Amino acid sequence: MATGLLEGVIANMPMFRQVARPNLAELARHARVQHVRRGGTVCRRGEMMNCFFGLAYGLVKLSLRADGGDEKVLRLVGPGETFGEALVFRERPNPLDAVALADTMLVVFPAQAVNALIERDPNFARGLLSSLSERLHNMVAEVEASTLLSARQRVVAYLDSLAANGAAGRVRLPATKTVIAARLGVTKETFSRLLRELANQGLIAVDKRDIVLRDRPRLAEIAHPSAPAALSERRA
Amino acid sequence: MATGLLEGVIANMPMFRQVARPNLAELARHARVQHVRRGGTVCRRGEMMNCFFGLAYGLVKLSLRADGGDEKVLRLVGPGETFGEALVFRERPNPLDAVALADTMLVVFPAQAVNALIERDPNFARGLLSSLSERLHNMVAEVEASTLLSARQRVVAYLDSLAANGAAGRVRLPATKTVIAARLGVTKETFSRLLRELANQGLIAVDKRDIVLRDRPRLAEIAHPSAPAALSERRA
DNA sequence: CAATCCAGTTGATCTGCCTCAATTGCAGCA
DNA sequence: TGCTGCAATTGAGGCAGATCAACTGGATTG
Repeated sequence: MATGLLEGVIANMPMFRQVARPNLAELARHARVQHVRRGGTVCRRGEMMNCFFGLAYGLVKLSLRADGGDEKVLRLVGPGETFGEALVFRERPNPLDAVALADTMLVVFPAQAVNALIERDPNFARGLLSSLSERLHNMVAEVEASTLLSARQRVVAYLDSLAANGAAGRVRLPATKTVIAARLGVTKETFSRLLRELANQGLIAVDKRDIVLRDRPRLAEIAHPSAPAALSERRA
Repeated sequence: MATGLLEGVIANMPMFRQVARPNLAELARHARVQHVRRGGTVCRRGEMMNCFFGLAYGLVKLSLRADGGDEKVLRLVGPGETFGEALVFRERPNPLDAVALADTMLVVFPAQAVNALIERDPNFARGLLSSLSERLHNMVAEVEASTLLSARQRVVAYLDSLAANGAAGRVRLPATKTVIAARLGVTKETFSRLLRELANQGLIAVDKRDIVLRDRPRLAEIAHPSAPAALSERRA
């Protein structure tokens, strides 16, 4: 029952939550599995794609590269997440590079099967719409961060967002500091200096990829300087 | 036949191209018209929305604002375009401000009607998916511009993109230079200086909001420095 | 037709972050 | 166990673009 296994993997991806089981089985029949080793390329900028991907396990880096060698990481895709949906609905070349940062198992959904399922199950269409909408929100947040926030604010906001997902104030960077720096739109040197500075101020403690957030309130104040803190002088 | 008029307006919006006429009529029955004067607010960041918008005529600025007063314009929405789709499919507060830069007529599509139509017409769902996908591509391009390109490259690429839409090398800025500067993620001072510099080099000619692109090839070379030009020295 | 306001320009200065360069530490491997 | 290579750190210096400030010109208004 190999098909049943694939169906289970697909059923666990949040974007397919609302899809009726028989339809999932049908989708699974048309889906392919693809394994990519650490360091391997999933797809390259400029290629025409007619499929999108779901991630069973592993880690994939989606990034843009400048000719100068500079790299901007847009997203790190983890298990259960999908990417490349937008390529199915626009006849445009893929705008980003996708590279596996760990041994990875992908599920490949061909455009044809996707379109057929849209025809049959409005909940699948809604799942896609929801997925794309979330992606769009994230990109808006990304633009906001990279144009309106300082490097320090981006670093702190990122650490905070990692903690929100996990337990209390203990986070682990999902990739090397060099990759995270590219994710945050700073050089690795600047990233290193900022982490050190935050550590010196007692706000965080860094041990390789593990970081303890020692003072969430003050960190939040750095990331979102909405109110000028509580205790600064108020008189003229 | 007021309903018929609204239906016609809707039918002219590209995202509804593939929708069957009876379904459009049904959608029109549930849509509202909203007029906003120049300077008026369509919606504010933080509000919960349960609708999206189409633009019959006018101009709407979608922007982010930093507490420091800084503003980043994400998009200028023109006639026939839609915005806010993503808010219908995610229960999240609206991330941006929308302000009319000219007297504007909007068509408001309530979430309920949208969801009903998705149920009935897969082509409508595809129209939405296509629209969101394009938006996502544009945002990727936006991130690329703001993180990987210099201010000069962004300005030139923007002018070039305006020309692509219109005729030859004659473009008109769709808003004040201050707004365009915020669109490009630079201060108005820097924008002014860059335009002057390009003009001094004979690459463009500026007359208020009208700009003539005098040397498209060299401008393209500035925007996309893929090859280091043709004539630079090649010997060591 | 002054008064006001806002868009735009221009100059002088400042600075956050990048660039370049050198060094350390650790992991994989012969 | 030493070699090789990549991740990370740290220092010194430079620059693109922001900031601050002053001024111009056109449009609106009482």
